[in-house]
Amino acid sequence: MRRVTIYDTLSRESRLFVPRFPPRVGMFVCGLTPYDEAHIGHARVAVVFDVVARALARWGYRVFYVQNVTNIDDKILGRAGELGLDPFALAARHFGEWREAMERLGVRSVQYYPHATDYLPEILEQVGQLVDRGFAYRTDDGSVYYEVAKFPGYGKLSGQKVEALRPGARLEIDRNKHAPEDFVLWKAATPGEPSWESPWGPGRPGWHIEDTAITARLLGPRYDLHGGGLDLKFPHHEAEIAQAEAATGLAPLVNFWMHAGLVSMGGEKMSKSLGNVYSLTQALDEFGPMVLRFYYLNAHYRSPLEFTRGESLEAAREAYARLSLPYRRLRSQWDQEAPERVGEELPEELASASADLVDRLDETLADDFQTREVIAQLFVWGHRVAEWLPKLDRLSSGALATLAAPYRWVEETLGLFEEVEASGSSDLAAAVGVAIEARTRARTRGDFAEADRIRDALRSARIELEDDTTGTRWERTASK
RNA sequence: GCCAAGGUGGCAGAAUGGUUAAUGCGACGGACUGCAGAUCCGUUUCCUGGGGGUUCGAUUCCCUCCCUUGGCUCCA
Repeated sequence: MRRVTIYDTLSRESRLFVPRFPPRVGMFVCGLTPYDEAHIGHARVAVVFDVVARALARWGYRVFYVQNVTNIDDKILGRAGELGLDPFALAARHFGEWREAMERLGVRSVQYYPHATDYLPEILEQVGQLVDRGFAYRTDDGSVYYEVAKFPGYGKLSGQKVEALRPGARLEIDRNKHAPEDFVLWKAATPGEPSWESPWGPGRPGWHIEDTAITARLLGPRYDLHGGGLDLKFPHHEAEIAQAEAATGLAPLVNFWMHAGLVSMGGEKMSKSLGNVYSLTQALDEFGPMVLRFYYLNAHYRSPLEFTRGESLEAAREAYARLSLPYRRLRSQWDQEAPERVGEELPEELASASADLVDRLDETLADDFQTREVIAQLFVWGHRVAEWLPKLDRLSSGALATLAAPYRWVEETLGLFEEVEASGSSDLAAAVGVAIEARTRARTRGDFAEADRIRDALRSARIELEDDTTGTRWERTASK
């Protein structure tokens, strides 16, 4: 297992990552509340932690990665009410869209998506523990609140002091609560809304409780890694610590807290309530999943990312196209050929440079997941590969593998290049080959009108031609 | 007001107590081309918010101020 350092938001320092029970790693990331379409801010978190999980797995850790789905809460109920839909059907629909988007983006490291409503027994058990241990109280209306004053560590994650919260603008005024900062664990049922039976009366879970009930069940009372968007740090993650540590008496709940930077648009956080959103589906349709993935990983995960319509993803598309080009060429070579191929070998120096680079990529990523730096190093490698591109067809399969090694590393670990497919020897390749020959003959006899007609026809079939000194190549245009 | 994260070239965005402060986008020039595009090569030596301090040396460490963003019980 590789030595990995991770910046922990609780201690505010980078620390050596040591799981409680190596090589196993328990990892939890706050998922979404599927009441509406996801936007590109949500997907950033998903991609970032997908890379974390992929990398840890690559380095020999056995990661159990869980991401919850809040399928019951105020927003879902509110939206379902507006639309006249069943709240669970609404949640299921948007979660289905999310899974589809994740599949397109190559986010496949999440092993389990627990739904809040499947964990009612665990939720009730934890609320009960908190009541029994004196950290929570029932109010007359049948709700149960967490009494923040009873938990001295409250505020340690976000640096907030409880007294400082009191003048806060949005503390809800509720006579039932002992103190304004107390938060709801179990919310008494409202007529006409879904509810579950409990020792305190019918109701539904509060916002924070599902996460700790789920992790207590799946990952144990203490676990290794908890991630989420920066906007969840307070109050949500603070509440998770208070709930779990008070319920079990064991601390710390989590060894490493990771928070991903937010995506902003027009200088403000992208958020549905502000209306400055760019939908995930739209981004995927317009630019393709790999461009979006590249866009996210081209920044450090903790940095804020300012999204500019008409610029950000266009720039990412250009950069990604250039980054992936040498790999596309390499792939087109070895898939057309038999597994082993005799040919020219690379200079010793280049072969060892390839191996060194792969080592360096691991090292770079293991230092708090510096994906941007990994990409920068791959761009530099691309310049070295470039001089070999015109003579790829003369290289041995071993030489090709050497040139491709850093790309394969990035493909496996960052999940880029997934759309890169070999041209292959399919019927399509044969048909395109015939067309290219016809065009070449037309060009040779100076019939450029005919040559351009063929090029345009192929283009409309999403086949792009490129002429260079060695002849004409073709590629399928990225599917949308 | 309190808490947190930031401020680096035209833009995006890294890194580091020490030779020319990555990389990419864009721009410009060149090669290649029937043309276009793509690609390749080169240039874009005058970019680290202001002011103090520590140091032989600060963009990096410390103090302070300014500004931006996020949070202050809906949020990824």
